[in-house]
Amino acid sequence: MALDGNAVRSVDRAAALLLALGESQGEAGVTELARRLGLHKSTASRLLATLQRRGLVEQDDETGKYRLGIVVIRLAERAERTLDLRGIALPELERLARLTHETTGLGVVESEALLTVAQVDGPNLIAVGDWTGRSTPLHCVASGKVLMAALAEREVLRLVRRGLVSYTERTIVQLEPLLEELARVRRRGYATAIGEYEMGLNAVAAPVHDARGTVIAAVDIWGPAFRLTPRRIPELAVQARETAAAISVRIGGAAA
Amino acid sequence: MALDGNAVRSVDRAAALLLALGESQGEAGVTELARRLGLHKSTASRLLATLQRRGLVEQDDETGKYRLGIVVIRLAERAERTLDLRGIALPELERLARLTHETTGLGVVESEALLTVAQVDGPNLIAVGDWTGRSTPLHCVASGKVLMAALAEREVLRLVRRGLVSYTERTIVQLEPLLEELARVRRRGYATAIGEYEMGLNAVAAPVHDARGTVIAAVDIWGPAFRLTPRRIPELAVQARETAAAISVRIGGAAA
DNA sequence: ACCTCTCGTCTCGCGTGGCGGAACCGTTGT
DNA sequence: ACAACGGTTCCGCCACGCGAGACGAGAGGT
Repeated sequence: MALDGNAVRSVDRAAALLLALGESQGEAGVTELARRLGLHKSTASRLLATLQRRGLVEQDDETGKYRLGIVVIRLAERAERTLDLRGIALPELERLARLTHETTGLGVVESEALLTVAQVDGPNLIAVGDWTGRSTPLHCVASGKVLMAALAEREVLRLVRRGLVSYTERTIVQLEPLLEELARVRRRGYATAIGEYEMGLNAVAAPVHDARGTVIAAVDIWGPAFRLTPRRIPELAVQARETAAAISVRIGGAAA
Repeated sequence: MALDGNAVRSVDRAAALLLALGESQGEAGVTELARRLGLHKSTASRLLATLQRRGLVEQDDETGKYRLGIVVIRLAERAERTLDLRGIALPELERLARLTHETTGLGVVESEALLTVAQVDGPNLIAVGDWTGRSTPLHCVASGKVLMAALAEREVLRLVRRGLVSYTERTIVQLEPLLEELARVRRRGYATAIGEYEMGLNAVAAPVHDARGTVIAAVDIWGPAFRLTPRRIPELAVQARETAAAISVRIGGAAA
């Protein structure tokens, strides 16, 4: 076998066809694909027909050429939830924690709340507890506001209508101030939270983008107010954005 | 062979594994997948290893279970551009044109402008010309505003800073009014344009969503002001939204 | 309208590559 | 320590996929 030991040849070829179809934008013909991969055109035709049966590729009725199928898109949607975001993000979060000496984390939206999927504690031994796997409301934490700022406005309205719990006197619970805050987050590219969930607890967060520019997660830095002072926030915001961008790149996304 | 005549067995099985991995959210084990598809576990293992080689699936280092890989996501991004949006949308646009007796169209964002990818003229023979393949600025047409409303705010700021051309006295060229208009579009789920590009030309538009809820295109209805009167707009907006939702469903998206 | 060039699919016999039984590890749980 | 379980690897047999070539359908040139 041309490739390493234990690959199934036909499957490997089929996968190569799939990838080649992805690279050639638009459609591609059997003959062209076969030539590009060094296959016999009858082989390519047979493999493509098999993929088509499962909807991974589709064929243009008029030209007979092939293109990627809809189910690829549906698969990708599943893949994103499944993807090992945690494993990819951890090294970057560790770097960020070392750099800032604070606790860093990564969160995603899960059933209308912020789910922390990874956390790295800073060297300062102020116990903060492990939030991995736990959920908090979106409106009162920095990462939550980053993710909320990427939702459709209709979603935000729905959440507000359902009621926002007030945790401290600084928690934003009214619609108008919240919309203004989210607009500010979008404009600046990062969010802050100054004692909005718990007095004395501050945070900064920045968005992680996928290949299409959609926000899929948020990187945050948080710590006690006496260390994470307002004057440090601009600097921390830059670092959070850099880390978020690095993670974006590693999952195949645009850093934008 | 169990399936129809001319499929490549191993490829078909590999494709089935891929789909099965998509259906089981999160990861899935070799044994479980093999049982679900009626395969021998050694076969499943071999096929999965082959898919992994191409990055279509990845394997968790700790548990040994498999999940969908990153390249699926990258493929899907290509697939969306490749996808036969036009072919899928056309029948729906035709229905809409028959229903409303107006001209209907479908547009996407292409290099920061609105690209019309499909158009169906209504039965009323007021010549409007074929816009297929042509581009217009985003800020002054209904579909453009729908698509703009889905952009990151930073993008909108960049466009405004670059300058918005004023075509009529109704064209929105200032930042603040534009942001308010886009917020209105998001809230209502549709956009209008009343003589903002050309006096006497009105339009309504609604967003088409993909599987992840991201806005990828806009359906519009447009016509001369004397027919497309303000009082007809609510009714047309509903129809535009229904058509957009129908297209969303047909490309595997959520109607939301 | 003709021929010709190209492209995708189908047929078919050959021989190799994939299948599945079973053995082999590494982990987990009791 | 043992058993149970899940993923990988080995190996021999035979079916299954491969590739040469034929076939039919368009497209385009003269």
